[in-house]
Amino acid sequence: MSEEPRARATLTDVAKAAGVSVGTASKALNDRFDVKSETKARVQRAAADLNFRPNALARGLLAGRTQSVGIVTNDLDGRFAPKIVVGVENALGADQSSVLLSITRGDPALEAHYIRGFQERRVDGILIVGNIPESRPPAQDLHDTPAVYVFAPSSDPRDASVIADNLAAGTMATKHLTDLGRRDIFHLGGRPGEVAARDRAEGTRSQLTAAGLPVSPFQILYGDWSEQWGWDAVGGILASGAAVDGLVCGDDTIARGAIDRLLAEGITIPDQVAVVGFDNRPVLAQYGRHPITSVDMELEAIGSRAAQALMTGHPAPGVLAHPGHVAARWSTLGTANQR
Amino acid sequence: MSEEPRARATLTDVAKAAGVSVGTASKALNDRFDVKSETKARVQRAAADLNFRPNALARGLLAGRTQSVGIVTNDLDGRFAPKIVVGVENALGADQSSVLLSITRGDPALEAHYIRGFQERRVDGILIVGNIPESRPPAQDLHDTPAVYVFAPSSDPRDASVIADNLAAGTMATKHLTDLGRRDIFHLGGRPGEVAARDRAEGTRSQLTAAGLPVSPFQILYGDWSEQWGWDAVGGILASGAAVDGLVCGDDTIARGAIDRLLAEGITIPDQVAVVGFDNRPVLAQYGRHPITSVDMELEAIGSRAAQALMTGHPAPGVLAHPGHVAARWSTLGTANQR
DNA sequence: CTGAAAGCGCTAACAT
DNA sequence: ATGTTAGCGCTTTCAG
Repeated sequence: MSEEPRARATLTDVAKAAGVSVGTASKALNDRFDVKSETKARVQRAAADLNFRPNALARGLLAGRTQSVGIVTNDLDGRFAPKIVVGVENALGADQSSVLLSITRGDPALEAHYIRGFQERRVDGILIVGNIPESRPPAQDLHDTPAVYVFAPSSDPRDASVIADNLAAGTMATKHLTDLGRRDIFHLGGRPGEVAARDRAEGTRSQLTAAGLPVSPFQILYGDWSEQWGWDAVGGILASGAAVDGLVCGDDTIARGAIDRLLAEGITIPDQVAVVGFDNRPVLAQYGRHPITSVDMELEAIGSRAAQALMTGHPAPGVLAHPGHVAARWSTLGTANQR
Repeated sequence: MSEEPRARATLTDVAKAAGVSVGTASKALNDRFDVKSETKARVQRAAADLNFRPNALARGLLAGRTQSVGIVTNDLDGRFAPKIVVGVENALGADQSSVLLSITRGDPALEAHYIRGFQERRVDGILIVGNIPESRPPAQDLHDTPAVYVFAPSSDPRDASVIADNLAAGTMATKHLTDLGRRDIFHLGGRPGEVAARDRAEGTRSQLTAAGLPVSPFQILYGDWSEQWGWDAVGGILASGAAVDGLVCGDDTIARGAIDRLLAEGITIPDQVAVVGFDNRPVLAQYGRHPITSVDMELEAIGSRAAQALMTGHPAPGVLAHPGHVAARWSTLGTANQR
């Protein structure tokens, strides 16, 4: 019964329908004070009828800001990046900003390409999210676009980075065990080439020392991030006859392997040996048959803090390390199942 | 030695620097034929010197298209959505389009809010990504914006949806076992209230029938998506004394629990009992101590197909179900470890 | 081959 | 309280 409203309604259309000028329509829709409330209502009615959506391109062109940030990430199907993105989105939602997402698959040329694209779209800033906690060279072609590196810090200290504090995490995990009175603690670390593995192990070392416990090199072991390594390491420790009443495992997969082996050997958890993991992965730590006490690195919080730093427009140089918290469960407490 | 180039260079700046008009500069940078190659080079030089980035807002305002699509998702830290987003990104990258991402946490009001925001930003289309495979009511306020529902189909058949084909997946998983000569097959399903659990189970039932095997109700069991259920179900089957040489488990967690129990009972895998899971989750199926044969739902492909459908501008109504494939591993083959 | 000018949709002066 | 106009940065006719 009406003309087909093919193209999107423009402010001019709304103004025409309401019988006012574009200027007045603009003020009415932006709820400015100098418009009679009656006309304001009339314009709003017309806008609703026409299903009007103000063109953010036109608005952004004029304003010089777009209320948007770009996220450049290596990879989204790892287990870190998605949570970081959620945190970013949370922090930005409060600011009515939206998120542009790109995935570089670790290709620096693709990264540069996406950064250029974001600059063309006039994002207000860029978050560069890594999927492993190793430091990385600064992004090319960033020029004066505000940027914050997340999870994988920039190797240039003048850049702003927000990362997980694996050293503090290692300390917390170990303190959880020493606070429970454990004294014969081993650390089953991940790959020794990776800084996360070394930092977590170093956290254990420093907390053992702080607790007045001796630390022998045989207590800090490295392997890889696998169940098999946790399984084998426990076998080795038991075979050696060494006393053990606590295990700090470099991540939840190692912890799972260690726990399965302990149980297979008839050892009771946590009475005889208490076990802590890292990463607090639901599938392993929370929903397995044997819930694992694990250090949650609070990746969402890391994302949020990075987004907040970016939104200032002038993120402070340097590295901000976020500590996380211990989610205590059966593998150290025997029953409780905290977040 | 030069003025500080505070604000971004504009095309006018470039034209000025190259000593041409904006019109000519525009043509030169867009590599149009009617520009002398010498001036073309001069303009490109100037653009590079000034670190010029064409303003996509201005361009989009003029063109009426923005080369961008919006993704509205419930949740990004589930295990499905991130892979779907990766697939979307892959398909779109080929088209120079970029992705706007939003997370609704399942709140319909927030969903409507984000959809409006995307419309204001003049996205070329919207993908509505669910985190569980249940159908959902159509999004509000979409009007004539092209949209495709992904993973969670729209309940309105006039909408376009791309989903995982759980029925086909159940059939494939079971066929993998019957092809290996297994005849006494049980299905350990997930929550009976969920369509994914029912479809996968129905796939098993239909393949058993197709293979000429009798199907008793006691072979199709439901529980929940947990290791504990897999563990308990195996215990029950063994206690019943029923013959069993194959298990189709509703997901990888159930399969993991089932495998752990079989091994704990001294049963050899796959010789005595072969086990298949679903979802092909790396942490369980690939990197556990006992690699699990699992149906990969190919979520990336689902995302890509949805993006491609969207890019036509007129996605075809109806539901497109994507079948996935079997990733065969130790739990059915004994040794091989395929993707 | 190059320049001038209109206009995409909107907001912010400035008039009235 | 409302209308008019300039202009954000770009592409695209249309002249020259």
